[in-house]
Amino acid sequence: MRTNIDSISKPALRRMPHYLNYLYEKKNDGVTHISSTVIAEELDLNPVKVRKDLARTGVIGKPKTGFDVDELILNITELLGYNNSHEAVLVGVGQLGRALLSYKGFASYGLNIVVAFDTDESICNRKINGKKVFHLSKIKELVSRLKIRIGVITVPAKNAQDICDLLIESGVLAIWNFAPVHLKVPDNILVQNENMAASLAILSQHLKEKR
Amino acid sequence: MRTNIDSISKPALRRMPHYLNYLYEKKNDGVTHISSTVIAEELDLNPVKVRKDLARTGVIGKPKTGFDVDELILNITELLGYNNSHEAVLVGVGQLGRALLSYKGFASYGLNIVVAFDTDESICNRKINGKKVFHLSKIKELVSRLKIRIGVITVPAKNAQDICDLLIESGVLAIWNFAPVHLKVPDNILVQNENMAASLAILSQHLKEKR
DNA sequence: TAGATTGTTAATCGATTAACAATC
DNA sequence: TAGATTGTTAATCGATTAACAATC
Repeated sequence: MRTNIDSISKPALRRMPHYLNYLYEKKNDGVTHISSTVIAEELDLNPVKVRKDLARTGVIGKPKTGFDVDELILNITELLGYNNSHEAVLVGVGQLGRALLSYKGFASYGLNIVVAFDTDESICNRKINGKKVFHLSKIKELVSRLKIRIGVITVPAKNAQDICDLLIESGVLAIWNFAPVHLKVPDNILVQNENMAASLAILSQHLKEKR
Repeated sequence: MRTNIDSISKPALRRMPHYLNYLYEKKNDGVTHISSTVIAEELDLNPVKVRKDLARTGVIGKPKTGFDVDELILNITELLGYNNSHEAVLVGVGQLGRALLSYKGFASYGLNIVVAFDTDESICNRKINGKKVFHLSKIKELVSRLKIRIGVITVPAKNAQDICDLLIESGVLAIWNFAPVHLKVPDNILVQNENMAASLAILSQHLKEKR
């Protein structure tokens, strides 16, 4: 693997979508230029942090003027890969799986779930939000033929590792995992855990500190 | 507010649910004692980190033996507040809102969404997973009467700040925000953002580094 | 010009990891 | 006992923030 010397830090990367949302809002209001100071204030961030993040997008700010909004939008969109859409498959068409399949918003994040899989025959061969649900037995064939690189796991915890293995075997390189289990994967595969329990832990802790 | 000198760190707190899942698995396999070394290995963590985290639960390990599984489960459950369930309201009964309302798993995380709100009359006064949907105009009355402290926001981005203000006005102390906007709140209110776009950014970056 | 704002270097902070003595 | 494992202190690391010169 390439060492990627100036790879962007994970926290910085996670902030990028926030900047993008904010910049779209501003653009909508007719704003053409904006300073890191203002962005920092409105998003509750440190201004130096914002400047360093924006530097990572390649946009150069002008003293007194700030940054060109359109340029920032363009470069962050590029940085986040929202242009070249990624196709993905989803496994596990339960409540959550259905919700994700139906969600229209992913398109603007460069994610396109093209097909889904489940073992429940009664769901198979139906369409949800225009996306066909196949029987799990078809997964290897379809994923490799369509050259899919992202797998979304929305199966129960106990099945998640098996599905994960299956996805990797089929050629998937990145996994978005909604099951509350730690998945074992080879070094070159990325697992991004969507961690509702962790979020709730923080909420709960906050309330505990209240009284 | 109390200064809370030995408040647990956020990263450590986020790891707790992972330990808990893992420990339940082990308990299920009949394991009664487990070492930090083994946990670390299986969850891809540093063993010292695990020991420090476990120390925070108050459980004392025994050299050569490790930690008592049941004791850990008990203390982490307590630490995460999974016992004393928190009641919550949800605002915005769209696809995502419905999925969250229908999800049975939150109960075991100590979260109990008791009612939902929407402005769409055609959804109001119906029930989803046994939870009644009320018109938004009822929110203040209900939240304060039921003494709800958590609000879940699943409305479109453009309405999120208004809903947030409304929730806080009604007495909510913590907000779980699924809308892709930065919410402005007073210091004493916690916002926990559930940040799908950020997760996707990391996935996308990984794939970009691939080729 | 004066002053706001940028971009960069240095200091700080918090979390992780390494080293190691204590203990069962 | 010997050796695995704990718990703690010290070193490292990465990210954030402070300080400040450069610039429009």
